[in-house]
Amino acid sequence: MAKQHIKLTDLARQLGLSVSTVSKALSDSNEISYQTKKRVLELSKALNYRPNTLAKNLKQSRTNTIGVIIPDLLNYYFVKALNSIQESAEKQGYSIMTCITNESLDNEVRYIEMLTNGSVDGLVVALSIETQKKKKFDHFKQLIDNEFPLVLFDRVSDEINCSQIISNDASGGAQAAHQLYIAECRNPLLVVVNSDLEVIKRREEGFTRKWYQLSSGSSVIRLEVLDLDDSEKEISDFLYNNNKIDGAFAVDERLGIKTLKCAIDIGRNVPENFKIIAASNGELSKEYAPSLSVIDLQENKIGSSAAEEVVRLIKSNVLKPKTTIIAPKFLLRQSS
Amino acid sequence: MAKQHIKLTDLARQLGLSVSTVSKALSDSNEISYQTKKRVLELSKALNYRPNTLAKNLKQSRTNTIGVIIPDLLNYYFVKALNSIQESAEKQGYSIMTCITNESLDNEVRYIEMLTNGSVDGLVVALSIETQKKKKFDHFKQLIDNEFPLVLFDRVSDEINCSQIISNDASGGAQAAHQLYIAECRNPLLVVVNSDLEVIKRREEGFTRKWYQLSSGSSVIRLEVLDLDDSEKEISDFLYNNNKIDGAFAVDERLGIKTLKCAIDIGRNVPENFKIIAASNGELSKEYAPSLSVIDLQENKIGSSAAEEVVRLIKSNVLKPKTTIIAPKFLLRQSS
DNA sequence: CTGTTAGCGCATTCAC
DNA sequence: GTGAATGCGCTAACAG
Repeated sequence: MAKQHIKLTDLARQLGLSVSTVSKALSDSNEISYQTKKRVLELSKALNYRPNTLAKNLKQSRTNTIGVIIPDLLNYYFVKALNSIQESAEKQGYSIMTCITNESLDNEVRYIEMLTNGSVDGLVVALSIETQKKKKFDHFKQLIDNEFPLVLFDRVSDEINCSQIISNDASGGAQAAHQLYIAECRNPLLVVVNSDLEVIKRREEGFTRKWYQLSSGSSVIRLEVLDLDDSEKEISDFLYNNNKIDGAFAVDERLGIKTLKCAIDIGRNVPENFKIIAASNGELSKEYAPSLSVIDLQENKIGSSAAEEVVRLIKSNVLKPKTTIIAPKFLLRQSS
Repeated sequence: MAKQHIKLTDLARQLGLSVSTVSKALSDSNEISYQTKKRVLELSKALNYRPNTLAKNLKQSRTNTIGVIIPDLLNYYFVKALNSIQESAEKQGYSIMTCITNESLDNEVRYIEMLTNGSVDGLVVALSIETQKKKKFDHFKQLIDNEFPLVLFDRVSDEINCSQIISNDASGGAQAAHQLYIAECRNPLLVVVNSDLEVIKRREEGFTRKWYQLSSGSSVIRLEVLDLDDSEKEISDFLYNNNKIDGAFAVDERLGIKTLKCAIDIGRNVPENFKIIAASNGELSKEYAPSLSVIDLQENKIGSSAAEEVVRLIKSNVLKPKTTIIAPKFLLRQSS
């Protein structure tokens, strides 16, 4: 149990001043004489006075805190985004309060209720898988009705009318197709996981469409994996049985690593006769040998844009939603 | 700018009751008749009343929030710990507020000031590198003087008299030595980075001491790397020039991966004639080919213990510090 | 330049 | 069973 803090009353009493004078002196108001300011400041330092944030926030009805709701902390993508949200928020004078939904809709609803009861000034959210699957967005619509500053990033939905930060996943897919093509891959495999997610759909679509263009109408072989952790046998078998496949685009980094590993396992030479590219850039693809070429989704930019946008909304009177699209960048490494 | 929320006054007015009656009804006080309780509950649901957390907290002088201060979000170790802190906190009815120091003492001081001004009921902290280097702990000592609930984990210090959660790093190092030895490694290399950190020192010491025992007095070759990102050439050269080295213990996961990569690069056969083990278990070591044997530090347990301990402190009147030691576990993979 | 007063939204003690 | 009054710690409008 924490001891009592020094409060304004204490300072006031000891100085023989009123609370409001002390308050003004501490906020360097020009109503107060230099002399008393000095006295107040000295005592407050001596006693290590620190204003109670709760009371201040209640009074000013703002918290200088941004709520961040993300689906999964063990996903490097979200961690990178969270990191830059926190960095950018801090630069703008805001703290963050983080909740993890573990991909559950119920948690998402609960956290949003919790955070929007005065705890935060605005919200940055990436939807859970369950939310995207079930398309239940009432908890967000209510926020919008209340004009609560809300920014979605990455896992977004058209049905929610708010500011959104997304990466141009279709372009990412297209870049992958292009890069495989110019590396002289001719029969690529599209490896997919979590196809419920909008981002995944867009990557697939971008890849498939671009490939169709490049290869004058030939379509793409597709392999969907249900359980990423348990996918290696499936991928190996598939590659083994489809000898003409000479490359792959994986819609997710870990899936890319799995595919790379499997290709090498069954004797393909990477990158000589098998090229591979994955979406999303993390430690794994960088450190792996051979290192994995990726579509870098620029999580840093996504995170900082989200934080900037939510602050913009907080500070503006009319919520004018704005969609920001971040261009992904191809990163050539050894696997392609 | 958010619209006004419904508050107790609004309910009271619409029901023709007093604020206090409504308040009591909502908290299901037995002073209130069933009838009015029912009326109050119905209207509050209809209007979607939700109590203002700030006001509630100010009144009750507690927040049900735990502050978490960690040095680096891009470090998988801390992310895993943070994840389980959040999980365990939630189970106990607490939210978390997260700040990242980026290994800077100044940030650490600043965040601690910020969070302890009424924003959180207790604090879970892992010290920054700079703090451990400079041994500046005044900001913590002050907390302790004020009897503020404080738990340190992983990056701790004896000089701070508070509850601590640490892993038995010496034992981790010793286990690594033991495992290398029984895998018939006889001339291991100890690869080190960030030797300023207490955890690293303890791992080193445990390894060296155990090896001395096992190998009847022969000592260990040590290589310290200054910049992890730029260490591959250094490690490769060293291994190349020291042909009798037939294994390695790396005090950090990424360093372990680098060492593994380098060993393979210069033609060692892993694990046939070169065994390698690293401290700390993450995605990298699991997915790498060959996968890397590690000392799993049980970040989950560390995180949940930290959260449980801080809640214990918050709820108890006398702060009786308690040190919890988590035993690391060796995880056999392909590299040893 | 300083002090008095009111109120942020809520919980709680004490009358009635 | 219900309500009036008080205060959590702070800021700000208004007096003086």
